[in-house]
Amino acid sequence: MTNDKLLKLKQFYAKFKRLPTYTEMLDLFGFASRNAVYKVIHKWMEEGLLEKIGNRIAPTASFFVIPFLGAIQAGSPTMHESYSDDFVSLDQYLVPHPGHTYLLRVSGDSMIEEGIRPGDLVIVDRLRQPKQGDIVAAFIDNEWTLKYFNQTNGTVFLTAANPHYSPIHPQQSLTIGGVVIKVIKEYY
Amino acid sequence: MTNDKLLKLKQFYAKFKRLPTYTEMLDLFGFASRNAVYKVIHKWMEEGLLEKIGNRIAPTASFFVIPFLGAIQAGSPTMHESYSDDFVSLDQYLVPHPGHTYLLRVSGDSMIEEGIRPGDLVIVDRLRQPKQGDIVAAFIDNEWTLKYFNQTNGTVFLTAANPHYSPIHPQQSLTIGGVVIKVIKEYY
DNA sequence: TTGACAAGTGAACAAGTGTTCACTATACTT
DNA sequence: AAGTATAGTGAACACTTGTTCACTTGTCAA
Repeated sequence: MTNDKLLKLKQFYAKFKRLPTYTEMLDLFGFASRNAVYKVIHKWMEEGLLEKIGNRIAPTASFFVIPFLGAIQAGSPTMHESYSDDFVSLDQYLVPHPGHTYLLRVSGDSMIEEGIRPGDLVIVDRLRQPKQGDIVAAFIDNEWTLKYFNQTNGTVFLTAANPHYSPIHPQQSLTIGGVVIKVIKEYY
Repeated sequence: MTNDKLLKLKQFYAKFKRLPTYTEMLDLFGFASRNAVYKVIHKWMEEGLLEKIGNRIAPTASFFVIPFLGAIQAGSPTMHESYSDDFVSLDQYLVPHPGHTYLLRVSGDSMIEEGIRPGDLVIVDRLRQPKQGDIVAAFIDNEWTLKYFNQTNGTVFLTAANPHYSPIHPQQSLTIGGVVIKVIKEYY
């Protein structure tokens, strides 16, 4: 099965963080001739899973795509790989503005009422203009913290979801890193 | 500066999804001799950023370490420096077992006590063996739902975080799609 | 039974691989 | 001023790389 080989290729990449050489694929796929590998690879290149950059093979975005199961209602999730639109690249999905998006590990409990706990990972978009009610990353007291963005009568102030914290009215300058667009909670 | 070269190496990896060859690093680092590259690479291997698997160089876990904005506490937050390091692949970070991982959009409110709300995105690992207390994706009543996995005296049953739902003791067969390893909450 | 076709074999090729060696230039310590 | 690390050069090495070519299977329809 070809999908069998593709799965092994992905597993190899996950383990060694690179594509295997043709010789390594001999063992991986169970071939005896490197030319058999050549043909498989070039078939995948035609399918858009791999591409040639310079004279070297590189995985494309669709190589990293993972299946999106939300739509499936019946049957068990059989993992046969068909590359349809039901596959998502997390990089592309989660980062709308590459180069203007960054990660922040939540340290305080100021947003615990929003379900954002210490240890969670936050994706912040610098390009997004903060609007009333947005969660923003602000640099306060030499630390990055998450607050609600508020704007009344042209005055900007920040509030926490946790009521134990009082609103922050910036004295002179307010450094806002960006708007929180996604929160990633890790269970492992 | 050495960090300059390391940054370029990481940028190369982010772009091409592999480490460059020594010859490519000549241009990348501005060296004239491949031996200069050899020495830099082996210095990084001693520092634990790279490692040798077989007779090939591979990035280690610390190579992929995410530059969090939270790390820069002292000094003024020069945004430029902080996010210029942001070359992390979320695909790699979030998906430990490519080909055995999938996404699921949360529809019910059975896990709202855990902070998992309808509309959230869940990353499910099929390879992970469910343990007591894990959140699993289970196929119940022709639907995928999230429940806590419980195991007492060899008997498996599922519970919801929301106390309005009663525990589910499977009559005959229990289809578990996998263990929830990450939850993505979307604010935009 | 024949012919076509996809899939794999095995040998050969030039070019590129990581590594080693001996050597040079520069900066820094004492 | 002399000595010593540190960083880079450049040529050579054995081996591996991706690719090409001609050839051999097994499968299946007509």
